[in-house]
Amino acid sequence: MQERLSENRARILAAARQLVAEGGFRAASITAVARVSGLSTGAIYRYFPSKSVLFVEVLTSAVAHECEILTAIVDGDGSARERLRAAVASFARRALKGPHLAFAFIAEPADPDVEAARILCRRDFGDVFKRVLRAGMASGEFPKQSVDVGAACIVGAFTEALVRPVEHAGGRRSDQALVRAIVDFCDRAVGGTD
Amino acid sequence: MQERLSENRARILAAARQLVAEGGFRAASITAVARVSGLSTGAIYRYFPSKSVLFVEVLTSAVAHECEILTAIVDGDGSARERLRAAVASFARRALKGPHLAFAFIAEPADPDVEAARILCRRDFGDVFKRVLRAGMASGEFPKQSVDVGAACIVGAFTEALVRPVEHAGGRRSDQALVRAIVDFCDRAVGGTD
DNA sequence: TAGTTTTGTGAACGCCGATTCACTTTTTGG
DNA sequence: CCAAAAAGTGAATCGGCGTTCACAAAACTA
Repeated sequence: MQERLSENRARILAAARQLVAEGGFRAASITAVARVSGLSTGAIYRYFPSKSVLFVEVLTSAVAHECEILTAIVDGDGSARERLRAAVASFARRALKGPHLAFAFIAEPADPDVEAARILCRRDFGDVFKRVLRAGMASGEFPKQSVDVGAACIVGAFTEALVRPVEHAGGRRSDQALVRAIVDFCDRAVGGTD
Repeated sequence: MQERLSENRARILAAARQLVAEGGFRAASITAVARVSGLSTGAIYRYFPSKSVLFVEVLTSAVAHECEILTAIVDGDGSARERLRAAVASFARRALKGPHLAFAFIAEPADPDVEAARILCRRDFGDVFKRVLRAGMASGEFPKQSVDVGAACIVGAFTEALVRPVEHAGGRRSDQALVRAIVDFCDRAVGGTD
């Protein structure tokens, strides 16, 4: 059945995503993917020619999904400042649900093929934020600034701020307060005024 | 000769640091360290009981050095805002000289022992920035804000902004302009006023 | 239903890198 | 100058992991 095949393919991708989310790329061996997906190692290779290809797809599909969400916010209504705040808040909230995943996708080094794919993904993330920055500068809401550096700094700022709490699992402040603080930081950083 | 021994030990540490700086932890195998340091693999184990221990020392000593430099700036003279700008600029300039090193030390995942050491190192970095933030808030230069999140965001912002240019080696803007843009971003982010 | 093709299995293979160890070279102490 | 100890060597070992393959089960086709 065709249905069974595409279901298996999806199951493999889901297993790989889950493993990355739980323990980063290091924890995502083919053996582990096989175990979690309920297939044998050999079967994985019926669906993906190599580990690299599998994880490039895991990465790009997840990032594409996030980018769609961000794009909808950034291209929506409201002032540039409001849209930026909403985009950062949305990303941060989603990242908090799967922190390792977000980190792995944004920063964790992997084999060169995955690395190459991530460069493209990062650029995509950056482009979304660059768009709001340009809009805000055009409308006079934001002062003149480097959009390249600004976008990179925004991504870096909330990545780091989100990763930190993961590492010392104890003493977690409320997620809501954390998101709020990050949004405020980014908001001030771009120099927004009403 | 005692001198020879400590010289060898230093040579091993230097070789390991150099390899991480050039290609991240992935490129720093014991074999490579042996080759660069001019010793045999076996000799490495006369000085360090395991690879983990070696790289924990590489990490902590380098970070301690950076922290000393930052601390000197942060505890120096001038307004909180000036000190923050100087600290960020100094860190960014130094990181640009060995971008892989900075990235590896701040973000690159490694084995659990190194990972544990890095958590401590990050906290040290954060503490330095927290100190300026508190000073600025106390003097009224900075508005009320979360120092934990602020410090993390600052570290994250310039890390990401510095890492990005490494990845697409072509089209590098001038380092000076990059440092300037990052400093301005962080400056606005903490809401500094004269 | 018999034959063929597709899908699934998991043990085996090959590679790579950390660690060890039998051995050689150098240093130390008398 | 000569044991004994320390330092250094690098090939062999060992474990883990990606990948392959000979074979089994299942699904189509006529």
